[in-house]
Amino acid sequence: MARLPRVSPDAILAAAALEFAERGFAGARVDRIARRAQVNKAMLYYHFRSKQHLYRTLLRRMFTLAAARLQTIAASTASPADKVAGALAGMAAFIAEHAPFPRIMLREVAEGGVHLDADTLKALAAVPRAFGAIVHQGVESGAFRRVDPMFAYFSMLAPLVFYLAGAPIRKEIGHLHVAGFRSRPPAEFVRHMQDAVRRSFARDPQRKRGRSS
Amino acid sequence: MARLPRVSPDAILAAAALEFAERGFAGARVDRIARRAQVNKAMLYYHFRSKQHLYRTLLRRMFTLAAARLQTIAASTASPADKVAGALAGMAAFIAEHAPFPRIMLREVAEGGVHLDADTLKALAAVPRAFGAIVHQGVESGAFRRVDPMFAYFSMLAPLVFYLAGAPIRKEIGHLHVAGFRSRPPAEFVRHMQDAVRRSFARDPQRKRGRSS
DNA sequence: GTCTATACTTCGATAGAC
DNA sequence: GTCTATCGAAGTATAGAC
Repeated sequence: MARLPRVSPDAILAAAALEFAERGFAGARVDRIARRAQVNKAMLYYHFRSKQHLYRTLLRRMFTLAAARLQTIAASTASPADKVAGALAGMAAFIAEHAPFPRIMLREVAEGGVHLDADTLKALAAVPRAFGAIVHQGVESGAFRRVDPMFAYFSMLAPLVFYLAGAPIRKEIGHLHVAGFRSRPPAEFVRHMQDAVRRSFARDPQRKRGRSS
Repeated sequence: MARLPRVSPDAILAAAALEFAERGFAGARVDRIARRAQVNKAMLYYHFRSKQHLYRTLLRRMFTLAAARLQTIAASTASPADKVAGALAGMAAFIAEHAPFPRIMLREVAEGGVHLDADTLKALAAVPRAFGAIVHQGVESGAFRRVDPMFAYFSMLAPLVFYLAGAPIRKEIGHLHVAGFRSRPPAEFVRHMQDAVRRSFARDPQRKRGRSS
């Protein structure tokens, strides 16, 4: 919409997302990002101060977009159960639009956030927070049994991120003819998770004293 | 048990595990591994041919040990439900003994296995396979509803690995005073997962036609 | 804003003495 | 088997012309 569509910065961020997802911060090569974005390397350093600054900018943006998606769902008028199912579908859709996201997320958890500044860490923290809010609503309203929202976050999002980030290595392993490694499509895994979570969050059937074995 | 307890190779592997977990393959420094293991760098290259060879040796060993733990549980005479709970506890115990494991696992999934050879990939594949076998037994025996064993693997192990690997970054975020980021101890999360999985694998209560809404 | 050429640094790996 | 010293390849970043 701007006067001249200065494609450079966005093209650089898109190329950086691919490179950082595939190789990680240390393994990523600035030359390769520049080549992928079809810009000169000096141009990259002109727009972003350093490799680290580029990385932080990219991650802040990604985490903010992902959290926004979840916040929209949290603020909707749907039932808690539908919000939880919607959160899983929403994150799967977000990843379909931003393919490098899950691998970057996995890497950053493993890194322990060492390359991130406070702002970027806060942007990252907004993702589990938005998710936890949805679960918290469901527990407070009595729709779910008492589950810890942060625990629920890990038990729902981790499988999704893991499964979608794991497509390349499953493909590698598949080449070795290892039994049971046909990779089923993401949509089927999302349905599995929706089903699993619905069952796992459901309140216990009411007994006389509400106490099970 | 050997004549002279040549500590070098094992010390190098232990130091490498820490370094690769913290920094990844590309970020790891051979000098740092040697210093951590208190051996000369040339000695490291004498025992292991290269950084890549050291990495593959380490991962092959780790994956093989983890898979063996699961295979033992799979071969036991416990009920499927107990095996599943035991697999979660067993993996948590394995990670307690091998702290670098979850971060390395996360990184390798994100890497897509690019640094691994066929043997190491097969060792990695043995982990989900052993896990899938346990779930498969439960489904076949009628103890569980029909769940895809590989899907079940991702929905159970990913949260555990993610949660345990995520301790450092949660600590970082906690320093920023972000709400809801007190990190609860691993044992509590294991219980949460055991509970969640038990509910999620349970067969539907028998209705007249076995068909729900 | 854009490019070329290059300075400076780090790192994996080895040669060669003991 | 063990160590010191160092080579050569990459890799981040910038200077300076246009």
